Amino acid sequence: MRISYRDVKAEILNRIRNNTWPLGSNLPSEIDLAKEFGCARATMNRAMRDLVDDGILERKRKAGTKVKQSPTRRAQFSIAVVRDEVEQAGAKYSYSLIERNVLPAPSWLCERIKMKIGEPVLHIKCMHYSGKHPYQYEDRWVNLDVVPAANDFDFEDIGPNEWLLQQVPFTDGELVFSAINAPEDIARFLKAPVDSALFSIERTTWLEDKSVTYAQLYFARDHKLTSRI
Amino acid sequence: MRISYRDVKAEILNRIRNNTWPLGSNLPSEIDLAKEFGCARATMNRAMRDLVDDGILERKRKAGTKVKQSPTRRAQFSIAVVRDEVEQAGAKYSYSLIERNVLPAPSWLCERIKMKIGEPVLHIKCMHYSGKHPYQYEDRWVNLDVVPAANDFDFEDIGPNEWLLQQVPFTDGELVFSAINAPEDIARFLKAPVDSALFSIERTTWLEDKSVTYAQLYFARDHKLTSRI
DNA sequence: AAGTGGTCTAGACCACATT
DNA sequence: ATGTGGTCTAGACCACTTT
Repeated sequence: MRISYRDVKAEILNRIRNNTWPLGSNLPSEIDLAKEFGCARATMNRAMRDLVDDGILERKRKAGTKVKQSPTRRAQFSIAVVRDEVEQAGAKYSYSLIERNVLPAPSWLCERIKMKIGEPVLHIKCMHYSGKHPYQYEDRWVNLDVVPAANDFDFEDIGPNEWLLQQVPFTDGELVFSAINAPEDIARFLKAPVDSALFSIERTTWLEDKSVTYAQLYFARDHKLTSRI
Repeated sequence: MRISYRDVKAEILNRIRNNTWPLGSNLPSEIDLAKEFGCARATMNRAMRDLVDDGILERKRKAGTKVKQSPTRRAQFSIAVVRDEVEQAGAKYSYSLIERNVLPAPSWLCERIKMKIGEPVLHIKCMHYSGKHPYQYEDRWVNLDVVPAANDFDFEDIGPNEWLLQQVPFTDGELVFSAINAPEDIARFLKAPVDSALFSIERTTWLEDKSVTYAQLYFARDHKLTSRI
């Protein structure tokens, strides 16, 4: 049977485990290893590239391939649309707009997303529910210069998260996870005690070089985010 | 110039953006697209596989390739060794053991990691510092059946996290992020007010089918975890 | 049965980093 | 200058799914 890149990966991992190639050590070159394994160079290449992607190996031209000193599998999880998140858990999703305003961008916002002070932004506060239970409180700012259509949308029935996805299919972004003591107003909406610990995600999104939106998401008490690694 | 898989990716993303291929729609087959783009099938294949990995496309044999309904870039970040985390931030790392005990596995632990009630486990509590400041409180359980060498190691100078990495180079695992109100003892070590919101990670690790360790990590107040997406 | 993606091969040339 | 990885090509066969 022919050698698959999966077989190659498995064998490389074995050799790291049994200390044939200790942490930090150098591996033979692609070409040599391909010969040894009896596969094409492309197959060996794919296996090794995969392992770089998995956080196990490091490669540099000329310098060669080595086992990372601290192999770290990369955590991977997708931040889905809230609706999907709730529905995948088997619950009924519902949404409710709290507040919608257009106003000039405050200066603190301009430090976070690339836009000029005073330019019009849409500010939205809303709630997401899982069945009857509060699921997430969302506080979002949308750059009207980049997404002018948001000016004409009322967000009464559809959340900004879902709506934006239609307008701007995908984007680059940054996620920041943290914990925060529930402020009074958010606590009320999430039906949580004031000052209880809430899991929070800040999400900044841009398209090319333009900032699209900045959102602070506060999850209901005891929410957990799980990730295979 | 020859067409690179990067060029192909970029063009595919463009066509999704400008609605040539709306969310949920089907793309032409690899072979047809390769012809249109003037590249080899392998190049088109790599581009499309990459986009699957990026969370933009879905592929199924015979059924073909389609744009995902909710494209989600996968968040990726590596959970590093605490020492590296601190040192990369330019601070001096230090470690301090709080408590080290060997005891029979309590039943709640056996529900989380695969081991039998009463089998010996090592329980460690320790602190990680960034300069003078508390950085992380760690509460860890190690399966002595899988890592018997832990029995003979005192963990006075080296944290279990770093030590385990040497013993068990890499592992599969699960991460759970959450927020918690600081209990009294942990608050004391982290120099945070009791009940202040702490960012917490639970980490479960296994090797093949054997559970290696379960750790609860509590970060200092206002700690943030950042991730490109 | 047929269409689509999944993968392997053998060869080639290029790009980069070190010497 | 040289060695190593990065990538493209053209062709082949396989594997899965749907018809």
